[in-house]
Amino acid sequence: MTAAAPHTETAATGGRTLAHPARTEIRLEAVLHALSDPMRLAVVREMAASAEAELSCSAFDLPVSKSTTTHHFRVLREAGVVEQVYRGTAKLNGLRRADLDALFPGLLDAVLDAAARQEDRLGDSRPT
Amino acid sequence: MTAAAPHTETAATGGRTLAHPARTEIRLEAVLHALSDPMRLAVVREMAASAEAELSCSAFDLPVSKSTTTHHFRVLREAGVVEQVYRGTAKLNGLRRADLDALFPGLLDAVLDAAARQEDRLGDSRPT
DNA sequence: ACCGTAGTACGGCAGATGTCAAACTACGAT
DNA sequence: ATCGTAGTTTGACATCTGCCGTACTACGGT
Repeated sequence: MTAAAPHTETAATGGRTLAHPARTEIRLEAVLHALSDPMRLAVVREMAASAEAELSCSAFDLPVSKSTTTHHFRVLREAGVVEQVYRGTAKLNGLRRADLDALFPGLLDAVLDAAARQEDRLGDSRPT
Repeated sequence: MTAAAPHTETAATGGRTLAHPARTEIRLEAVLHALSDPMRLAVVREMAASAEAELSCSAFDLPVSKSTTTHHFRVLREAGVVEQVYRGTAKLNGLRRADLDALFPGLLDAVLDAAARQEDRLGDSRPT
């Protein structure tokens, strides 16, 4: 092959493809660790609450720089919590609910519920 | 009083007393973080599985030094996951089930169940 | 009084983590 | 072809984390 093209992907969904752990490779400790960061937990909660199946990274307005955002999304992806696909110039993020529920039934819901209760309890609700 | 005695505690249960977060001070992120370490998760699982309400630190034979063990138990205590009381020369550890269940219903059980499933799935069972 | 056992505190070390800014790549639109 | 938007990469930095060994304290038993 003469200088392989830089984007020989399926291109159906977009262009580049990201590496994700297979369902069987998802580790509980990694998931818990991924969810133990306030920023990432907030992201996951927002994804779970959203009607959309997939949200672009920029749909969340996190109080950190772009590079930090990239970093957090990678942690979530590598832990197997979210799935990411490129779609044009954006990168869409989706919760891997099916995989998580299959591996750890009730865990994600328990965490989401716990987060909601805590926010409620602490009056964490930020204005507007 | 001339030179306050070094052990003016209740002494009913033992002597010294440890600082624990009150139920309302327990933070979900801290709990998840505490549980995201394999060593600590194992400890919590063992406590949950045990018939005893409280186990001494030395009841667990962790593959790490004493200081590291102390460190892990402190993380668990400060996160509000375990309760520790001195009893003579030993320090007894108990899961704060009631507090955790009240704050985050189903969370602890979901994590314990997830851990059991993962162990099962990966054949993590160490011999003897 | 003395010793042994259980655990703590201190200091150190290597590696992970959260954060940023700046430079870069990929894609869509003009 | 050019530009802007979205996200990545790199390198840096401070902090945290897990780990250790050694020295220390607290308690119970002899």
